[in-house]
Amino acid sequence: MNDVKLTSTLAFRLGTLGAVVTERFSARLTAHDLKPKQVGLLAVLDSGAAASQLDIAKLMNVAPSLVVSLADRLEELGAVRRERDPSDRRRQTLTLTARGRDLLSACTEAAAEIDAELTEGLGPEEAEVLRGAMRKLAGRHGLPAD
Amino acid sequence: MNDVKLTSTLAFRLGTLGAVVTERFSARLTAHDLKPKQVGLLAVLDSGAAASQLDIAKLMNVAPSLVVSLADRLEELGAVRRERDPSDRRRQTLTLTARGRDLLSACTEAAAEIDAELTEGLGPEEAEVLRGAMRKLAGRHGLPAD
DNA sequence: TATTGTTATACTCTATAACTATA
DNA sequence: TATAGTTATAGAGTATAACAATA
Repeated sequence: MNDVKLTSTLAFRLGTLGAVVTERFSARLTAHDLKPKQVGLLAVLDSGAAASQLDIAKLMNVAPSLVVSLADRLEELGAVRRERDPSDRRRQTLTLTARGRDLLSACTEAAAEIDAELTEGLGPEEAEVLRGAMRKLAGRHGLPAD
Repeated sequence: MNDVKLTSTLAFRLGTLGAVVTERFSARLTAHDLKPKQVGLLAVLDSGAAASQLDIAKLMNVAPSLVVSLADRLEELGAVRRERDPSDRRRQTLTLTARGRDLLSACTEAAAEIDAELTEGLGPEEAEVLRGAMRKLAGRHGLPAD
């Protein structure tokens, strides 16, 4: 017999808790007129890991057409600058503006506040092991590891 | 200065890893013609925590109209039985069938396989602490704790 | 009147495919 | 011809609002 419950698997808990956390993050972002994916794009630019829209799409695992609309919105907000690459005029290079860095910083703070809420009921060592394990899992599954 | 990176917050990692895991779970469910929310409903019924559609909607934090369509589909698959409550004929009572229990069991096994993939790179103690912490977090944020 | 479930409708997010411009 | 980006269109998923049946 299999008396393991679905709801006690790591997979179920990661999926459902991830949705709750994203919803909570999203609620805080409304103050800055931002959506999670837009903030994700800011973080990609900040990391310096990609600059052209196509590279960004690959890194974020989203369709290139989605990057267009994310970048449109971020440009409207003054958070990114879009420039044609002079050496290959098909490429659009996105760069963070000062405003973009400020926004990313505010969003990072919002995430840190959620972290505090999440780890409130955990012991300090337990929280530290959790953070370490999540970092490893991220790295092993194609997400930023630092 | 705030040199904490967004991508290293617990909130970001839970959100993104949760999406990856849900996607992976979803891919395995296609073999049974099921979607994650439908399986979630099976798990609710199995737990005995709710039976009427409205109670289920509240428990799952979804709109009552969504429960209608989830239940329609599960009924088509022969996974649940829908009966009017004789004592209050407005209520529809959902119960798991043997087929529903089999499906839930298969989906639980799929989740357990994902768990194995996830914890592969972790030490046994580390994995155990991770499981314990996730259980606590689930319990504190309105998700099943057992 | 209030409540349960249902149906009709609309909204959000995202992908696919067709298109433009550069190479 | 192939590639980067864009636009047009479509699909999945879910919510809101109007409605029907029952209390």
